[in-house]
Amino acid sequence: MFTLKEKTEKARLGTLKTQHGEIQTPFFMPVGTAGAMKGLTHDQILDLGAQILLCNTYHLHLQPSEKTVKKAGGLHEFVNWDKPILTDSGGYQVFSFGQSGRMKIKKNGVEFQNHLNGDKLFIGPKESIQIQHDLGSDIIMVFDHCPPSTASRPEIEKAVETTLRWAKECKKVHDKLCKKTGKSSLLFGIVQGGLELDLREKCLQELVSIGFDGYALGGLAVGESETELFRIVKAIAPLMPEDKPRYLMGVGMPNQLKKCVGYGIDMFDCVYPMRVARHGSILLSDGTTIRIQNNKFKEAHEPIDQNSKSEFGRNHSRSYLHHLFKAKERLADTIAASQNLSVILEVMRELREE
RNA sequence: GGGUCGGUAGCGAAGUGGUCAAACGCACCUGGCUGUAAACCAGGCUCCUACGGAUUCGGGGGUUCGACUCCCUCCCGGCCCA
Repeated sequence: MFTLKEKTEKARLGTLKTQHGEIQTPFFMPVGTAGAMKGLTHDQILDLGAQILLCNTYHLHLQPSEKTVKKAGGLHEFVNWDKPILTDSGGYQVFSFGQSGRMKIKKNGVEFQNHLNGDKLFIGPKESIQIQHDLGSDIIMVFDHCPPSTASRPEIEKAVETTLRWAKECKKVHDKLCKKTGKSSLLFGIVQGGLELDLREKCLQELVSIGFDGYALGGLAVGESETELFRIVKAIAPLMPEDKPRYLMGVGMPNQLKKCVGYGIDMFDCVYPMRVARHGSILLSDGTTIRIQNNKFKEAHEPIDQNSKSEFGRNHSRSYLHHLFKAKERLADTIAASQNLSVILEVMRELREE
């Protein structure tokens, strides 16, 4: 359940109630695809101010499988995280696997060639929702068709059509499972429509008529320019139901978070800060980014980020982190991840305060 | 002293008459990553007046239209025999 506490012209402040507690909005979800944040412990994530973890249906289904997770007592129990968990449906994999032809879209779902051993794997709305229920997710995402930014209008029209058909199926299966288990996990619909505003609007309207606990903007940050991304969010976010959380999927970078909160978005997730951390790009609290492996940091003995909310960022020098990356020491990942996540979460905290 | 194998770009290591400025790996430099097939990927890495040119494969000489590749010689290293 979503409660709106305050809103300015566009930005909103609120709380989102889940089975595992409340979340202050707007917020950012660290991505722990397979049930773990790469390089950070749960405690470290919490210390930095994370309120919820995002996990992935496709990945957990493959490994270790929802069956195992269920036996463990559910995902929260399995990974030992008692805060809320949002599970992505596997719809994004339709996009990422589509880039290399490792998936085929069928009427009732998608046939993937899984990335672990190449076996065929079928996931559709029914399967995805079932898996997410088995995992015990607090916020369940519908299984959508996420096309690339390069898709033509007809392709996007088709993706919207598929997304809507599957959304209905997801809702049906979800309601049935909720009734059966007595659980009250939330189900979010996902708006597709590429860069076509009319398709976006239409998709949103249809989703609203089906009725979801929250609405997400999907199919963005998939290769289009930032200008286009902002254009869509700015136009569509205000049309999304005011009494339901609005989730911009896959975004983003500090400036994007700020801008999109201003457009009325409440929730975000993004692998970018964590991935680039592992690759040596360090986000700083002043909004800039440095490539710590660059030669110029070899003798940079000042702190990584003096104003960091991350202890690692404040207490370790750039030179040391440079060295850890060069020496391929795993501590490098932890320090970098902590620093980058702290920057993102601090941006969100400041936005809530404002 | 005799024999033998070898000396290739920062290092390791291919190439053994032309398609070689020279494979590949490492190191090094730079860039990219946005609901994670990503602790990954891409480009660069002799010099220059740079979509072209110059000089390279231990040194020198030779054979050849043409050599990193064949011959001679010198230098250096490994191993073996005295």
